[in-house]
Amino acid sequence: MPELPEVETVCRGLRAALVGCRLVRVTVRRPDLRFAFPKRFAERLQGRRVVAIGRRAKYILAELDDGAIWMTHLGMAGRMVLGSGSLNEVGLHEHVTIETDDGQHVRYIDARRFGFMDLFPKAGLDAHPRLAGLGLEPVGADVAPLTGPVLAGLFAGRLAPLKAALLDQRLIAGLGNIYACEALFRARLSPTRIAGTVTGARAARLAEAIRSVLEDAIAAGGSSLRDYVQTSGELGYFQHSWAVYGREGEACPACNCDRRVTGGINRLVQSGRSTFFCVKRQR
DNA sequence: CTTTCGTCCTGACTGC
DNA sequence: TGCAGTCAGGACGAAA
Repeated sequence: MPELPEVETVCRGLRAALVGCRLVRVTVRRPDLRFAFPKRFAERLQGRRVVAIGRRAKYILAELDDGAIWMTHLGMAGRMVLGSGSLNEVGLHEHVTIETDDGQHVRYIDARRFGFMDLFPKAGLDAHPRLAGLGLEPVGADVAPLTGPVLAGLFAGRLAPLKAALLDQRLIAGLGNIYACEALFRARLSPTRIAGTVTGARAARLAEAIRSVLEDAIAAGGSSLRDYVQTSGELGYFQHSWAVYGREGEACPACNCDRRVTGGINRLVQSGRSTFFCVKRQR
C-alpha cells in the first residue's frame, strides 16, 4: 500500500486523533513483524501521552511525553485503522492494538508482516539506523524545495537507470514504484535514461513532476491499492489519476499513441520492479 | 564504491 | 470450481 502520499495521509489521520491522548493499553499479538519489537515495547508505550506526530520518508514518527519516539513503518501492506467504542473482535492480521484515554483505539493490521515498529529516545533520532542514510524529503512545508539544480546534483555521475535512482532512498526519500513511474511520465523522461544525464531543463521538469505528483496524491488521500484505507477507513482515490502505472497496453493519455504506431504504455522490469511508461513521449 | 538480485510473508488475481 | 503459478506498495543484506 504505502508510498509517501499514503503514509502522509495516515499520518494526518493519526495526528488529528491521537495528539494529546494518553495511550492507556497496548497489546502486541505477534512479536515477529519484519523486525522484532524492541524490548518491553508495550510496557514502555503504555501510559505515555502523544505530543506530536510527523513523517520522515515512509516512516511515521510519534513523539511521546517522555521524550521517546514511537516509529512505525507500514511495509507493503500495513494499515493503521482508527476507531472508538468496544474492541470485542480482533481482526485478521491485527498485530497491535492501542487504546487511548478518550476511548479511541488504533489497530495495526499487516497481512504480509513487512512493516515494523520501534521505540527509542528522541535524542537518537538523527542517528537512527533506518533514518540516518535517508536522502532529501521531496515535499513538505518545512523542507527545502526540491529544485532542478538540487536534483541534478544528486544524480551527477550516476550511471544507474533514472527509475532506479528515483527509488534509491539515499537520494530522494519516500518515492516508491508507483509515484516514480508517474513522475517520470509527467517529466517526459525515459525510465532507462542514465540518471547522470538528467540536468538543466530535464532536471527542472523532473523536480517539478516529483513534487506535483506527490502533492496531488496527498490531496486525493493517497492511492488505494487492494485493501489500502486511510485511518478513517475511507479509500484514497488517486489511483484513478494514474497515467501509466498498471496501464500496460493502453494508449498514452497525453499523446494518445498506441500499439498500432508501436507506442502506448509499455511495461518493463528494472531491478525487479515493474516500470510503466509511454515509449514515444518519454525520452 | 555501485548496482543487481534474492528474500521476508500473505493474498489476490490469471489462466488452464 | 479448483488449483498452480505469478505478482504486489518496501527495503535489507549478500554478492558481483
